[in-house]
Amino acid sequence: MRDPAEASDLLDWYDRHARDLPWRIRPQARAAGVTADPYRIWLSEIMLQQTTVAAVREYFRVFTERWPTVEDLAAAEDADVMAAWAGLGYYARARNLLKCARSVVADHGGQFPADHAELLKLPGVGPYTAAAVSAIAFDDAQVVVDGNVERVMARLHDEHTPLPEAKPILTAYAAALTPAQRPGDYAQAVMDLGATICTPKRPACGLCPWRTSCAAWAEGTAAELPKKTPKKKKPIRRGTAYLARRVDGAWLLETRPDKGLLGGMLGWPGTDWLDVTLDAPVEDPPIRAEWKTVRGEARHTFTHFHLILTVKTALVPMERNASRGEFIELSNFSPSDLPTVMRKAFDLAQGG
DNA sequence: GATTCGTGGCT
DNA sequence: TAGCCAAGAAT
Repeated sequence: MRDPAEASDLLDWYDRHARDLPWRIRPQARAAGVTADPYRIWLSEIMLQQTTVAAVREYFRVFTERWPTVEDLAAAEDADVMAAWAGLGYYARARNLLKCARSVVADHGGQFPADHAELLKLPGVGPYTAAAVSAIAFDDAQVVVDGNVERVMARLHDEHTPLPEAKPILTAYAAALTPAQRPGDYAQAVMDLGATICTPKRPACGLCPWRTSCAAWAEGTAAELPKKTPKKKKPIRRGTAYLARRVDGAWLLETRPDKGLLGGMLGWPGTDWLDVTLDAPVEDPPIRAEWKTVRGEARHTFTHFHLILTVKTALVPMERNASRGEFIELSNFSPSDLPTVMRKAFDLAQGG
Protein backbone atom coordinates (compact mmCIF):
# COMPACT_ATOMS: atom_id res chain seq x y z
CA MET A 1 0.00 0.00 0.00
CA ARG A 2 1.44 3.34 -1.03
CA ASP A 3 1.66 6.34 1.31
CA PRO A 4 -1.01 9.01 1.03
CA ALA A 5 0.43 12.17 -0.49
CA GLU A 6 0.82 14.93 2.07
CA ALA A 7 1.09 18.66 1.49
CA SER A 8 3.89 18.92 4.05
CA ASP A 9 6.15 16.66 1.98
CA LEU A 10 5.74 18.95 -1.00
CA LEU A 11 6.22 22.09 1.11
CA ASP A 12 9.51 20.68 2.42
CA TRP A 13 10.61 20.14 -1.17
CA TYR A 14 9.49 23.65 -2.10
CA ASP A 15 11.49 25.19 0.76
CA ARG A 16 14.60 23.68 -0.82
CA HIS A 17 13.80 23.96 -4.53
CA ALA A 18 11.48 26.95 -5.07
CA ARG A 19 12.41 28.72 -8.30
CA ASP A 20 13.35 32.37 -8.03
CA LEU A 21 10.70 34.28 -10.01
CA PRO A 22 10.33 38.07 -10.23
CA TRP A 23 6.78 38.02 -8.83
CA ARG A 24 7.48 35.42 -6.15
CA ILE A 25 8.09 35.95 -2.45
CA ARG A 26 10.46 33.13 -1.56
CA PRO A 27 9.26 30.76 1.18
CA GLN A 28 11.97 31.90 3.60
CA ALA A 29 10.93 35.52 3.13
CA ARG A 30 7.24 34.66 3.54
CA ALA A 31 8.08 32.85 6.76
CA ALA A 32 9.86 35.99 7.93
CA GLY A 33 6.68 37.99 7.38
CA VAL A 34 7.17 39.47 3.91
CA THR A 35 3.80 39.72 2.17
CA ALA A 36 3.04 39.65 -1.53
CA ASP A 37 1.78 42.68 -3.47
CA PRO A 38 -1.65 41.60 -4.83
CA TYR A 39 -1.12 43.79 -7.91
CA ARG A 40 2.05 41.97 -8.90
CA ILE A 41 0.54 38.56 -8.16
CA TRP A 42 -2.54 39.37 -10.22
CA LEU A 43 -0.50 40.80 -13.11
CA SER A 44 1.79 37.77 -13.19
CA GLU A 45 -1.14 35.35 -13.09
CA ILE A 46 -2.88 37.06 -16.01
CA MET A 47 0.34 36.99 -18.03
CA LEU A 48 0.98 33.35 -17.14
CA GLN A 49 -2.39 32.15 -18.47
CA GLN A 50 -1.45 29.59 -21.15
CA THR A 51 1.97 31.26 -21.36
CA THR A 52 5.40 30.06 -20.29
CA VAL A 53 7.45 31.64 -17.51
CA ALA A 54 10.22 32.32 -20.04
CA ALA A 55 7.88 34.34 -22.25
CA VAL A 56 6.39 36.29 -19.33
CA ARG A 57 9.57 37.41 -17.54
CA GLU A 58 10.46 40.39 -19.72
CA TYR A 59 6.86 41.56 -20.16
CA PHE A 60 6.40 41.48 -16.39
CA ARG A 61 9.55 43.53 -15.91
CA VAL A 62 8.47 46.14 -18.44
CA PHE A 63 4.91 46.39 -17.12
CA THR A 64 5.88 46.71 -13.46
CA GLU A 65 8.58 49.24 -14.26
CA ARG A 66 6.26 51.38 -16.38
CA TRP A 67 3.12 50.87 -14.26
CA PRO A 68 4.29 50.07 -10.69
CA THR A 69 0.82 50.18 -9.13
CA VAL A 70 -2.73 49.35 -10.14
CA GLU A 71 -3.51 53.08 -10.13
CA ASP A 72 -0.75 53.68 -12.67
CA LEU A 73 -2.07 50.92 -14.91
CA ALA A 74 -5.67 52.10 -14.58
CA ALA A 75 -4.59 55.56 -15.74
CA ALA A 76 -2.69 54.27 -18.78
CA GLU A 77 -3.81 54.83 -22.36
CA ASP A 78 -5.40 51.79 -23.97
CA ALA A 79 -3.08 51.96 -26.98
CA ASP A 80 0.02 52.03 -24.74
CA VAL A 81 -1.04 48.92 -22.86
CA MET A 82 -1.98 47.03 -26.03
CA ALA A 83 1.36 47.97 -27.61
CA ALA A 84 3.21 46.81 -24.49
CA TRP A 85 1.33 43.50 -24.60
CA ALA A 86 2.07 42.98 -28.31
CA GLY A 87 3.74 39.62 -28.93
CA LEU A 88 2.49 37.96 -25.75
CA GLY A 89 -0.73 36.70 -27.36
CA TYR A 90 -4.31 36.19 -26.19
CA TYR A 91 -5.00 39.89 -26.44
CA ALA A 92 -8.35 39.70 -24.66
CA ARG A 93 -6.16 39.38 -21.58
CA ALA A 94 -4.75 42.86 -22.14
CA ARG A 95 -8.17 44.40 -22.73
CA ASN A 96 -9.51 42.74 -19.57
CA LEU A 97 -6.33 43.72 -17.70
CA LEU A 98 -7.20 47.37 -18.18
CA LYS A 99 -10.88 46.85 -17.37
CA CYS A 100 -9.88 45.02 -14.20
CA ALA A 101 -7.35 47.64 -13.09
CA ARG A 102 -9.91 50.40 -13.61
CA SER A 103 -12.53 48.42 -11.70
CA VAL A 104 -10.15 47.89 -8.78
CA VAL A 105 -9.50 51.64 -8.65
CA ALA A 106 -13.08 52.76 -9.23
CA ASP A 107 -14.98 50.11 -7.29
CA HIS A 108 -12.52 48.83 -4.67
CA GLY A 109 -10.58 51.92 -3.59
CA GLY A 110 -7.43 50.83 -5.40
CA GLN A 111 -7.11 47.64 -3.36
CA PHE A 112 -7.60 44.18 -4.84
CA PRO A 113 -10.45 42.49 -2.94
CA ALA A 114 -9.23 39.77 -0.61
CA ASP A 115 -12.49 37.91 -1.00
CA HIS A 116 -12.42 35.03 -3.49
CA ALA A 117 -15.98 35.64 -4.73
CA GLU A 118 -15.21 39.31 -5.36
CA LEU A 119 -12.01 38.45 -7.24
CA LEU A 120 -14.01 36.09 -9.45
CA LYS A 121 -16.21 38.98 -10.56
CA LEU A 122 -13.29 40.95 -11.98
CA PRO A 123 -12.78 40.98 -15.78
CA GLY A 124 -10.34 38.34 -16.96
CA VAL A 125 -10.30 36.61 -13.59
CA GLY A 126 -11.67 33.07 -13.78
CA PRO A 127 -11.66 30.11 -11.39
CA TYR A 128 -7.92 29.50 -11.60
CA THR A 129 -6.78 33.11 -11.27
CA ALA A 130 -9.21 33.94 -8.46
CA ALA A 131 -7.99 30.94 -6.48
CA ALA A 132 -4.33 31.66 -7.23
CA VAL A 133 -4.55 35.32 -6.16
CA SER A 134 -6.51 34.33 -3.04
CA ALA A 135 -3.90 31.77 -2.08
CA ILE A 136 -0.69 33.52 -3.11
CA ALA A 137 -1.53 37.15 -2.32
CA PHE A 138 -3.88 36.66 0.65
CA ASP A 139 -2.95 33.20 2.02
CA ASP A 140 -6.53 32.05 1.69
CA ALA A 141 -6.78 28.26 1.28
CA GLN A 142 -8.62 28.19 -2.05
CA VAL A 143 -8.24 25.20 -4.35
CA VAL A 144 -5.87 26.19 -7.17
CA VAL A 145 -6.25 24.06 -10.30
CA ASP A 146 -4.23 24.78 -13.41
CA GLY A 147 -2.78 22.45 -16.04
CA ASN A 148 0.10 21.50 -13.72
CA VAL A 149 -2.24 20.56 -10.88
CA GLU A 150 -4.41 18.53 -13.24
CA ARG A 151 -1.38 16.59 -14.46
CA VAL A 152 0.00 15.99 -10.96
CA MET A 153 -3.37 14.84 -9.60
CA ALA A 154 -4.03 12.58 -12.60
CA ARG A 155 -0.72 10.86 -11.94
CA LEU A 156 -0.98 10.67 -8.15
CA HIS A 157 -4.30 8.85 -8.57
CA ASP A 158 -3.54 7.10 -11.86
CA GLU A 159 -6.69 8.71 -13.26
CA HIS A 160 -7.23 7.67 -16.89
CA THR A 161 -10.44 9.60 -17.57
CA PRO A 162 -9.57 12.07 -20.35
CA LEU A 163 -9.64 15.84 -19.95
CA PRO A 164 -11.75 17.89 -19.91
CA GLU A 165 -14.17 15.25 -18.59
CA ALA A 166 -11.78 14.49 -15.72
CA LYS A 167 -11.64 18.11 -14.51
CA PRO A 168 -14.17 17.73 -11.62
CA ILE A 169 -12.49 14.54 -10.43
CA LEU A 170 -9.02 16.11 -10.48
CA THR A 171 -10.35 19.22 -8.73
CA ALA A 172 -11.73 17.04 -5.94
CA TYR A 173 -8.34 15.35 -5.54
CA ALA A 174 -6.69 18.78 -5.40
CA ALA A 175 -9.18 19.99 -2.80
CA ALA A 176 -8.47 17.01 -0.56
CA LEU A 177 -4.75 17.84 -0.56
CA THR A 178 -4.90 21.65 -0.16
CA PRO A 179 -3.59 22.53 3.32
CA ALA A 180 -4.89 25.21 5.68
CA GLN A 181 -1.30 26.22 6.45
CA ARG A 182 0.81 27.99 3.81
CA PRO A 183 -1.75 27.66 1.00
CA GLY A 184 0.11 30.23 -1.12
CA ASP A 185 3.40 28.36 -0.92
CA TYR A 186 1.58 25.09 -1.48
CA ALA A 187 -0.13 26.33 -4.66
CA GLN A 188 3.16 27.51 -6.07
CA ALA A 189 4.84 24.28 -4.97
CA VAL A 190 2.46 22.07 -6.96
CA MET A 191 2.91 24.27 -10.02
CA ASP A 192 6.70 24.25 -9.64
CA LEU A 193 6.58 20.48 -9.29
CA GLY A 194 4.55 20.22 -12.49
CA ALA A 195 6.83 22.61 -14.34
CA THR A 196 10.13 21.06 -13.31
CA ILE A 197 9.63 17.44 -12.16
CA CYS A 198 6.17 16.16 -13.07
CA THR A 199 6.51 17.42 -16.65
CA PRO A 200 4.22 16.40 -19.53
CA LYS A 201 6.90 14.33 -21.23
CA ARG A 202 9.65 12.33 -19.54
CA PRO A 203 8.76 13.21 -15.94
CA ALA A 204 11.72 13.09 -13.55
CA CYS A 205 10.01 10.73 -11.12
CA GLY A 206 13.31 9.86 -9.45
CA LEU A 207 13.47 13.41 -8.07
CA CYS A 208 9.83 13.67 -7.02
CA PRO A 209 8.98 14.17 -3.35
CA TRP A 210 5.60 12.48 -3.94
CA ARG A 211 7.01 9.46 -5.78
CA THR A 212 6.16 6.92 -3.06
CA SER A 213 2.62 8.29 -2.97
CA CYS A 214 2.12 8.22 -6.73
CA ALA A 215 -0.15 5.55 -8.25
CA ALA A 216 1.06 6.27 -11.77
CA TRP A 217 4.65 5.80 -10.62
CA ALA A 218 3.68 2.45 -9.14
CA GLU A 219 1.92 1.49 -12.38
CA GLY A 220 4.51 2.97 -14.71
CA THR A 221 1.87 5.13 -16.42
CA ALA A 222 3.02 8.62 -15.40
CA ALA A 223 4.26 9.69 -18.82
CA GLU A 224 0.95 8.87 -20.53
CA LEU A 225 -1.20 10.87 -18.09
CA PRO A 226 -3.32 12.90 -18.14
CA LYS A 227 -5.28 11.52 -21.07
CA LYS A 228 -6.73 14.16 -23.36
CA THR A 229 -9.43 14.05 -25.99
CA PRO A 230 -7.78 14.34 -29.43
CA LYS A 231 -7.59 17.75 -31.07
CA LYS A 232 -9.01 18.71 -34.41
CA LYS A 233 -6.76 19.41 -37.34
CA LYS A 234 -6.15 23.09 -38.13
CA PRO A 235 -7.58 24.36 -41.43
CA ILE A 236 -5.55 26.67 -43.67
CA ARG A 237 -6.74 30.21 -44.40
CA ARG A 238 -5.35 32.84 -46.72
CA GLY A 239 -5.60 36.60 -47.02
CA THR A 240 -3.81 39.76 -48.10
CA ALA A 241 -2.28 42.53 -45.97
CA TYR A 242 -1.75 46.02 -47.43
CA LEU A 243 1.29 47.93 -46.23
CA ALA A 244 1.05 51.51 -47.42
CA ARG A 245 4.00 53.79 -46.74
CA ARG A 246 3.53 57.52 -47.20
CA VAL A 247 6.40 59.47 -48.74
CA ASP A 248 7.23 60.96 -45.31
CA GLY A 249 7.67 57.43 -43.92
CA ALA A 250 4.34 57.17 -42.09
CA TRP A 251 2.60 53.74 -42.19
CA LEU A 252 -1.10 53.14 -42.77
CA LEU A 253 -2.40 51.11 -39.82
CA GLU A 254 -5.73 50.42 -38.19
CA THR A 255 -6.82 49.52 -34.69
CA ARG A 256 -8.75 46.29 -34.92
CA PRO A 257 -12.21 46.07 -33.34
CA ASP A 258 -12.27 45.02 -29.68
CA LYS A 259 -14.04 41.73 -30.33
CA GLY A 260 -12.50 38.75 -32.04
CA LEU A 261 -9.05 37.79 -33.25
CA LEU A 262 -6.30 40.26 -32.31
CA GLY A 263 -9.03 42.50 -30.90
CA GLY A 264 -7.87 45.98 -29.93
CA MET A 265 -4.47 45.51 -31.55
CA LEU A 266 -2.79 47.57 -34.25
CA GLY A 267 -2.65 45.88 -37.65
CA TRP A 268 -2.36 46.31 -41.39
CA PRO A 269 -5.57 46.83 -43.33
CA GLY A 270 -6.35 43.67 -45.26
CA THR A 271 -8.83 41.23 -46.70
CA ASP A 272 -10.75 38.70 -44.64
CA TRP A 273 -8.86 35.48 -43.89
CA LEU A 274 -10.81 32.68 -45.56
CA ASP A 275 -10.39 28.92 -45.77
CA VAL A 276 -8.32 27.92 -48.80
CA THR A 277 -11.10 25.60 -49.95
CA LEU A 278 -13.23 28.69 -50.60
CA ASP A 279 -12.75 31.32 -53.30
CA ALA A 280 -9.85 33.70 -52.75
CA PRO A 281 -10.80 36.70 -50.60
CA VAL A 282 -11.78 39.76 -52.63
CA GLU A 283 -9.10 42.39 -53.06
CA ASP A 284 -9.83 45.45 -50.94
CA PRO A 285 -6.92 47.93 -50.86
CA PRO A 286 -7.39 50.69 -48.25
CA ILE A 287 -6.02 53.44 -50.46
CA ARG A 288 -5.68 54.07 -54.21
CA ALA A 289 -2.12 53.26 -55.21
CA GLU A 290 0.10 51.15 -57.41
CA TRP A 291 0.22 47.99 -55.30
CA LYS A 292 3.12 45.57 -55.68
CA THR A 293 3.04 42.01 -54.39
CA VAL A 294 6.00 41.08 -52.19
CA ARG A 295 7.76 37.85 -53.13
CA GLY A 296 6.86 34.99 -50.78
CA GLU A 297 4.22 34.88 -48.05
CA ALA A 298 4.02 35.50 -44.34
CA ARG A 299 3.07 32.24 -42.60
CA HIS A 300 1.62 32.14 -39.14
CA THR A 301 -0.25 29.61 -37.01
CA PHE A 302 -2.98 30.68 -34.62
CA THR A 303 -4.71 28.49 -32.04
CA HIS A 304 -7.20 27.06 -34.51
CA PHE A 305 -5.93 27.75 -38.05
CA HIS A 306 -2.85 28.22 -40.20
CA LEU A 307 -2.60 31.49 -42.14
CA ILE A 308 -0.84 32.17 -45.42
CA LEU A 309 -0.68 35.91 -45.88
CA THR A 310 0.08 37.67 -49.15
CA VAL A 311 1.76 41.03 -48.57
CA LYS A 312 1.30 44.00 -50.90
CA THR A 313 3.10 47.30 -50.60
CA ALA A 314 2.65 50.78 -52.06
CA LEU A 315 4.22 54.20 -51.77
CA VAL A 316 1.60 56.94 -51.59
CA PRO A 317 1.76 60.75 -51.76
CA MET A 318 1.09 63.03 -48.79
CA GLU A 319 -2.29 64.35 -49.79
CA ARG A 320 -4.05 61.12 -50.68
CA ASN A 321 -6.81 59.89 -48.32
CA ALA A 322 -7.27 56.31 -47.15
CA SER A 323 -10.62 54.57 -46.92
CA ARG A 324 -9.52 52.62 -43.84
CA GLY A 325 -6.95 53.10 -41.10
CA GLU A 326 -4.76 56.07 -40.25
CA PHE A 327 -1.22 57.04 -41.09
CA ILE A 328 1.07 56.79 -38.07
CA GLU A 329 4.19 58.93 -38.09
CA LEU A 330 7.42 56.98 -38.21
CA SER A 331 8.44 58.43 -34.84
CA ASN A 332 5.25 57.04 -33.26
CA PHE A 333 5.59 53.53 -34.66
CA SER A 334 7.61 50.51 -33.72
CA PRO A 335 7.13 47.03 -35.26
CA SER A 336 7.21 45.71 -31.70
CA ASP A 337 3.81 47.38 -31.17
CA LEU A 338 2.31 44.83 -33.59
CA PRO A 339 0.99 41.35 -32.89
CA THR A 340 3.37 38.75 -34.28
CA VAL A 341 1.47 37.97 -37.47
CA MET A 342 1.46 41.66 -38.42
CA ARG A 343 5.14 41.97 -37.57
CA LYS A 344 5.85 39.01 -39.85
CA ALA A 345 4.10 40.83 -42.70
CA PHE A 346 6.19 43.91 -41.95
CA ASP A 347 9.41 41.90 -41.88
CA LEU A 348 8.57 40.29 -45.22
CA ALA A 349 7.90 43.68 -46.79
CA GLN A 350 11.25 44.92 -45.47
CA GLY A 351 12.95 42.09 -47.29
CA GLY A 352 13.58 40.04 -44.18
C1' DG B 1 -19.83 21.21 -23.37
C1' DA B 2 -17.64 23.13 -27.41
C1' DT B 3 -15.28 27.16 -29.57
C1' DT B 4 -12.58 30.99 -29.80
C1' DC B 5 -8.67 33.23 -28.58
C1' DG B 6 -1.48 33.73 -29.68
C1' DT B 7 2.87 32.62 -29.44
C1' DG B 8 7.37 30.39 -29.08
C1' DG B 9 9.88 26.41 -27.67
C1' DC B 10 10.52 21.65 -27.82
C1' DT B 11 10.39 16.91 -29.68
C1' DT C 1 8.18 18.72 -39.66
C1' DA C 2 3.95 18.73 -37.59
C1' DG C 3 2.08 18.33 -33.36
C1' DC C 4 2.20 19.20 -28.52
C1' DC C 5 2.45 22.12 -24.82
C1' DA C 6 2.33 26.39 -21.36
C1' DA C 7 0.23 29.29 -13.97
C1' DG C 8 -7.35 29.77 -18.74
C1' DA C 9 -11.28 33.00 -19.64
C1' DA C 10 -15.21 34.31 -22.16
C1' DT C 11 -18.98 33.13 -24.85
